[in-house]
Amino acid sequence: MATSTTTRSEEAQKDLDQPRRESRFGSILDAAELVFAESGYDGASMREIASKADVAQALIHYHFKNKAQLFEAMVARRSSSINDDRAELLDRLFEKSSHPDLEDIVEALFRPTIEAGRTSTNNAGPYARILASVANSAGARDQELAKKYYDPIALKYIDALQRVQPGLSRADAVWAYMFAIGVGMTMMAQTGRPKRLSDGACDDGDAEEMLGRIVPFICGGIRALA
Amino acid sequence: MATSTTTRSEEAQKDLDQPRRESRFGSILDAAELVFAESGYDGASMREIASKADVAQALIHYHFKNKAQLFEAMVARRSSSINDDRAELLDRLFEKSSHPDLEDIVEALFRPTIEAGRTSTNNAGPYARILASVANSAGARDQELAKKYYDPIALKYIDALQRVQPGLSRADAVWAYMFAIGVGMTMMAQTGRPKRLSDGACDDGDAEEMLGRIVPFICGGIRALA
DNA sequence: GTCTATAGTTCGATAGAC
DNA sequence: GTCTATCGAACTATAGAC
Repeated sequence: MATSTTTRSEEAQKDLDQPRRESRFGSILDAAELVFAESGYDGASMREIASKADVAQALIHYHFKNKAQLFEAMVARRSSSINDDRAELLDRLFEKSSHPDLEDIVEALFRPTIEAGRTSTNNAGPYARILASVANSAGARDQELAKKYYDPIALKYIDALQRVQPGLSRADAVWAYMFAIGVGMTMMAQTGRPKRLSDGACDDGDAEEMLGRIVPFICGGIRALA
Repeated sequence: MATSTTTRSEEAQKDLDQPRRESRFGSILDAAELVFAESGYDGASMREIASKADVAQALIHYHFKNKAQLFEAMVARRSSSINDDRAELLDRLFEKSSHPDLEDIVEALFRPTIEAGRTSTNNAGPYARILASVANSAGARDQELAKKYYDPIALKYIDALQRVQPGLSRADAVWAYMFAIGVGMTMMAQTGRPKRLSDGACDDGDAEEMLGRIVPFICGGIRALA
């Protein structure tokens, strides 16, 4: 059987290739994520990304045109998956109760991000580092990305904060959200500083340990504003 | 008078020059601060710094050897002044009372930074932006600077937190400090995002407005940990 | 201490074959 | 879709005159 045309044989073969590689598109995004996380946007080079993805540099330009659009594509891939999860978590909390716990809302704010793109261990993945850098930058490119990919979900969370904490004015709900994100970025950045300052007792590589301390801190802070 | 030697005349002239410029050392640091704040370490170029300082590029290398040491010199200048002020504020609080208000300690944490190197208005200066970037970066250079110039004063604040909030374990005091800094970096970064998310109601360019909301938030968070 | 001029490297991006 | 080869620009840093 299957002695007909090579064309048909090639089509059948397609679906049998193990790593389902129709192109190197995804591998380039993976490599970009690693290199941008390590060196930042300006510190990263297309050469290093190409090398880590094991492709020619020209292939990156073929798929993504230039460095800026590669960076945006990498942010878009992760953020759309993460923010879908965040929105769904939020909706479920309000389906189960008309007045969910503040603690659950704050945890829903961070958990999808620390679980995105991580391999096996308990720490946040490389994308979390990129996010921390983008969030704390006033540069035009970073703030345009924040606006495009994160402002819509931010407004949903601000609404949620006001609903479970009716004493919050709109302005204070925005401040509360910004401060919560600020605390969260301390976790995403994974600088190792807590370990240094505590002689090893505090590990910001352990996302679960951090969540256990961040959530009560933020909730206490928000309740102090209301 | 003063018809003797040119040498003597030149010496007398020195002290009369209005802007007291013995060298362009300080102007280079000022320009570096502006450019690094705008573009980050890797995004900044020695050419642009030289241009903004109105000196030849080679002069920067003469005074600071290379880009990394210029960056460190800029951090060293501001941080030493800021952290002297912070330590003194902290000491005064404990001189006036054996049990100062947590609110005063948290305010002392940030006020010297937002007042450093600013020109006239109510916002934090360019150095605050650089600090936000360094604090949230896991890169080796940034963490070495954090360790060298900021870890010692951080330990003093962690001690202070434990003294005024005796329920805090050492580990939780370290977490509390890290989270407080995380919230503070939201203010230092001056991204403009609060304005975007609030239709103009929240302005992170107004440092006094932010301090008024940040201090109660952080204090509420710390009290929730103890 | 400050300059001009430039060496030497690295980078983003493109041309063109397969 | 992927490659090799390379162009042209930008960068850090240095040499050497003043």
